[in-house]
Amino acid sequence: MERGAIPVDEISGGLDLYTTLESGQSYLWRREDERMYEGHGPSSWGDDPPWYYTVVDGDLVRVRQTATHLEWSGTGDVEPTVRELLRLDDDLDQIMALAPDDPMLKAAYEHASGLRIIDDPPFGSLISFICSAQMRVERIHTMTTNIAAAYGSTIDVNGRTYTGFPSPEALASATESELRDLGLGYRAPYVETTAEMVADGEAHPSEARNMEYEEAREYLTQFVGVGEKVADCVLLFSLGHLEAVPLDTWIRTAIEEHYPECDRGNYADTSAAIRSRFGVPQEDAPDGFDGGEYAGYVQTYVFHWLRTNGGAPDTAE
DNA sequence: TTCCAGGAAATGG
DNA sequence: CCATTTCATGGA
Repeated sequence: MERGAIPVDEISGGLDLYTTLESGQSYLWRREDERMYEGHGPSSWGDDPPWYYTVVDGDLVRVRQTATHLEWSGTGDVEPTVRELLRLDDDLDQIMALAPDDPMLKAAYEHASGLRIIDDPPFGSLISFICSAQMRVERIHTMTTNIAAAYGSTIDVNGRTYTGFPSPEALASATESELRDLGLGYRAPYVETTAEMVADGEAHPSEARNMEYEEAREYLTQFVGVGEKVADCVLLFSLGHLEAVPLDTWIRTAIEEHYPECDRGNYADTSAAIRSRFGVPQEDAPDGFDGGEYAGYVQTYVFHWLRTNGGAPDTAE
């Protein structure tokens, strides 16, 4: 098993691995102490933080964050994979410095410094967010864990067994009844049909990576159980479309309270308005930045701030 | 008990 | 085209 470490101070904008992996954007990583989403964060870890792992293309990828380093280990070409999955090349400070000057956005960013958008494998991300409909993040993680346990493939490394998210073919073998038994509820037939669509080669979410944003969102909605919101989540957290701003219940509340002028009555127009509101102002964009390009990053900080601190008094307002 | 959660599909106008 | 209803499920 390869291993190594990246100094956190060499990562532009820093890293908060715990928040990045336990803020409800990825459901494909697991914590080896099995205490994910139980609220046991870095403050209780001392000098022995838990490892997180995921399986990508049959290779094991493990990471954990100490006081000074991002430690990694696994099989295959691990370090480049870690850099891609955790988007370590995103310059968080530059992205947020270019975001609109807004007290809530500033508070949201400072509340979760080092939170990075994830770059998950497309199929697992697609199924995860189909499961996410009307579910709390803790339960979405339970659902994807159940799916992996029932249909995923395992690999053994150094005497330990690791379970990966199933391939489209493996998941397509599941029946609706079996998926309901995993706690998917009415999402079971959505997952069943979408897995079959991908397994049969009818379409694949990765096709949307290199499409223009609006076309990519439309492409993803052909999958059963995927509307505009779920499509935006997959685009943002898996396909590199950092301009996507998923409109969930939390963000809709924020729009209602802070940006009522962005509520245009329907998803597409409201999404475009808040994307423009959260994005880099066109006239201020230096080379490499293009308008709303990073609006999804701003959205992710706001989502996390509202979900974890929204009820508590804060310096923003 | 009632309400709610990173909504989507089916139905009705 | 837009508005309403239905769909599971566990936790607060």
